[in-house]
Amino acid sequence: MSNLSKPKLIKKTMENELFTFISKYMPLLEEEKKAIIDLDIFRSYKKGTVLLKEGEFSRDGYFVLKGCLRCYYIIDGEEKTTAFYTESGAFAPLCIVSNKPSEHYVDCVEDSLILVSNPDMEKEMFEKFPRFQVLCRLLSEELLAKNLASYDDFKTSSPEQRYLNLLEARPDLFQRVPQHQLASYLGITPQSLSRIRKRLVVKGK
Amino acid sequence: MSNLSKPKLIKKTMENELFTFISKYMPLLEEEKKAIIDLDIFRSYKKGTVLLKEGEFSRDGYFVLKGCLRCYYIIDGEEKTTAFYTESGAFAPLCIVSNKPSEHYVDCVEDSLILVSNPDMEKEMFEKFPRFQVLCRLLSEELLAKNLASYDDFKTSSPEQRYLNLLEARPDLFQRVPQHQLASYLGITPQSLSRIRKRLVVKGK
DNA sequence: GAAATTTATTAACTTAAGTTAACGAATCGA
DNA sequence: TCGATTCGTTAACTTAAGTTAATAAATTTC
Repeated sequence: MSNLSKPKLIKKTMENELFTFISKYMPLLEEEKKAIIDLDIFRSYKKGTVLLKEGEFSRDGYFVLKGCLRCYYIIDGEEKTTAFYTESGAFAPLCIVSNKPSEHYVDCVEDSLILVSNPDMEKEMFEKFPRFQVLCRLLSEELLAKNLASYDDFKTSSPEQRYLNLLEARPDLFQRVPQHQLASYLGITPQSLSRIRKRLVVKGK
Repeated sequence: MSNLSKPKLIKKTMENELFTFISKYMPLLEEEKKAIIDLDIFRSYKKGTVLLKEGEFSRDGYFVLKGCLRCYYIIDGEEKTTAFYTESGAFAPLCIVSNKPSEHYVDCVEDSLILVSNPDMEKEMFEKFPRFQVLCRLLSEELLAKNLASYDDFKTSSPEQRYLNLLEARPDLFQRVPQHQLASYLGITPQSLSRIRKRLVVKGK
């Protein structure tokens, strides 16, 4: 019997995972933990589920507890993957801030357990526990800094270097994600990724 | 007599520019404006001034009131430009969050007027005016969303498309920044940028 | 204001990614 | 389980970016 089919046990495990993550930023009071649990924000999705489509308005923010989410665009009929979010990965689609319909899709690469938040419940939590504002600011600043660094890496690297960087930084993705999605994520075609791998084998890497 | 040499007048103008920017997020009380002014955070730098070097620790955050800042790396002796910040552009180097020495440089592309903040004065402001926490969270969330979108654009575009995108999104940069820095920013060599421009003229664009 | 340096362009050549197509393997769906 | 689709790789060819080098123009420096 898979873990995903034991709802109560899973829920406890996921809650603990979330609290462990948050505790890196600030220790939580029992009262605060309870308030989080009461929000009932854990969602379970099957592999392939599309959480957000181009043209839709969404106010949902995502925090991945287990599994893998993917962001992608469809440009000239082609999927262009721009991000993978795995355990402890957090993100909010641009449309929340811009208040425009989404330009990208979000789907599940694997069966996933996701914390889904929205501005209303954030507001509620900020009012009840002002410390949450601090948590969200720190988290958002950290995500921004990391994203800037990752963008810089991408800009200053060749496709081959980007492949090696990714292998180093997120080796798990190569076990979890189809090659053609990884190729797209690296900004190249699947054929190019095949060639790069071959080239590196010849070079003995 | 240039504006930069009339300190008092400039200071007033810059303060107003800052307050206009902030008012898009929340109206400020006079008391709050005064507290900001009292922090004495406006700095003026000459073109070419290097604000941050590789290997240095910095706790400074920047908000550009006038002028242009550039972030760049030196990789194998080559400058790789990854960002330009112009009027109302804000950023904090990764080293604040990571607590590691900076991997990049920051310099002034033009004579610039910059608001320079640091975590200590932020903390002071957060304590005096808790609303500042909200402002910083909103700002940081917006910057994150914009940066994600910009990263997505870069990943899903060819060098030629990126050039056209930049021409559309930030035409002023082409008047303010040397071509070879723009080329680097676009992830290509100056020679390639020259070729792209030529190609587009032939195509009649 | 002359010399030195930096910048932008062009050209010839090299390298690597994109494109199109083919094919076997793996996966999916009924 | 079988047929259809998707996936990953390879190959041949095209396209465009990188590299090296030369040169003229612009800018900086003294």
